[in-house]
Amino acid sequence: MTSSRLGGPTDRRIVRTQQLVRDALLSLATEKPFSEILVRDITERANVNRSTFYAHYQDKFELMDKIAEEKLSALGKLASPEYGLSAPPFQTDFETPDPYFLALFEHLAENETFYRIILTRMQDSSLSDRMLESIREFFYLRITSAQPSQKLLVPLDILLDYASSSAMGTIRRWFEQNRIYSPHYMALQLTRISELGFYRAMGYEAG
Amino acid sequence: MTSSRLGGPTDRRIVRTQQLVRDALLSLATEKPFSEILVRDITERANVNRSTFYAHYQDKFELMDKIAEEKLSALGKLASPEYGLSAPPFQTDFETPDPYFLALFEHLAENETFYRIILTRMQDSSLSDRMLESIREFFYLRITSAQPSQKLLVPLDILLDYASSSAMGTIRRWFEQNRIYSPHYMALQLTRISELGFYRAMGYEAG
DNA sequence: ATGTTAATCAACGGGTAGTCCGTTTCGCTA
DNA sequence: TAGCGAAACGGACTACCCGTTGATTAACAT
Repeated sequence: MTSSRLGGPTDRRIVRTQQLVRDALLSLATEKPFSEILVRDITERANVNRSTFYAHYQDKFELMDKIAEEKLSALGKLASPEYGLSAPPFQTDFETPDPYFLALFEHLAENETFYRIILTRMQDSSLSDRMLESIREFFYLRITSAQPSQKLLVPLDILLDYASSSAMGTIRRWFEQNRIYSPHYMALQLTRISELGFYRAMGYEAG
Repeated sequence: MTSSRLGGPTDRRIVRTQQLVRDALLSLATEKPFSEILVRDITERANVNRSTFYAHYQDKFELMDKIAEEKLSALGKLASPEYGLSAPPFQTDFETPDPYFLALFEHLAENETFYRIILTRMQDSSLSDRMLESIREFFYLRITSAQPSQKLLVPLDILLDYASSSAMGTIRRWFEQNRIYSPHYMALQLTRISELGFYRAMGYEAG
């Protein structure tokens, strides 16, 4: 028996190797683009033999996938009903952020290293696509769980693409600019634009 | 003398080779991800010797860059003053698309092959980043050329990130879904969300 | 203590990227 | 149209990285 009943390996050598390799990849990915990282680099930094790496993972992509699972599943949980984030706030004081945006940015800040890597270091978009899909899924749940009387003024798919990609884009920039704004501030700004619309937010008065 | 005064090569062999190689890359890129395309593939499809390729381009990335220059420069010109696209429409009938959005989607439709490649086939994001930057630049010009009385209700950088990334995201999806909507329709929907804000567009009445 | 399994070490084949150079073909121009 | 120069060809070569294998050593679990 080399693994406990709940999935995780129990042999200390395995735990040690996987941890070393994971840390090595994250460490390297903060220094240079993911595409330039060689399996050789990973194993050298981890002080692990290259063939040992291949005994655990097919390639660096599978390794990154494994690392990502944990984080992205936590991200998906932000959309769960028990979080009570389903409805936007609509406070007229313009100082109360949408609770989902707030929870989202706080989660991102708490896992900055990981998200910075997948958003700014990986040219392969599969992981950021999963992140986008998770955010899109949240808005889908919010819309479909709203009162049926509410009528969409724009097709659902376009609305979801718009909401999820605007969030992703501002998030990516937020990391690229080294998070000069706090999670609360970012959530508030996204809330304001969502309430006002882009034109009004930029100062135009709608006719 | 191997090139005319205005940059373009004049020797028919050069013109022929570059055209063959460009066409081959675009053709291959519609069939499989850019990362899987080998220089060997390109030269074989172009019926050109591999060493000839290296006489013209450093690698497939430089070749793609050269192809992109022409298209992306046309995209950037949509933001030029002479287009008169600077102000959003604000028709209350909700049937008049923002002229920039309309010009944008029409340009994309006219160059579908190219944009489909850089948005859905290339994992390297450098070209889509340039596209994003071009759209972002337009909104920057629109905002800064507006009346100074107009006061931003959200920081400029966040506003620009929001506007440009929401446009990019919906565009990418538009291609992924094989353009089931017309350019005019897409432009109109983006205009509506920009006027109403995301919350109202999804049916909520702002408090 | 012992059997089992992981990790190590060294080496190999396969494939692609670039480069190089001698030869051939082609196009411009006089 | 003849000939010069540039471009394209063909083939080979190095370098690098990948993924795998087999024999050996070390560490773990019981």
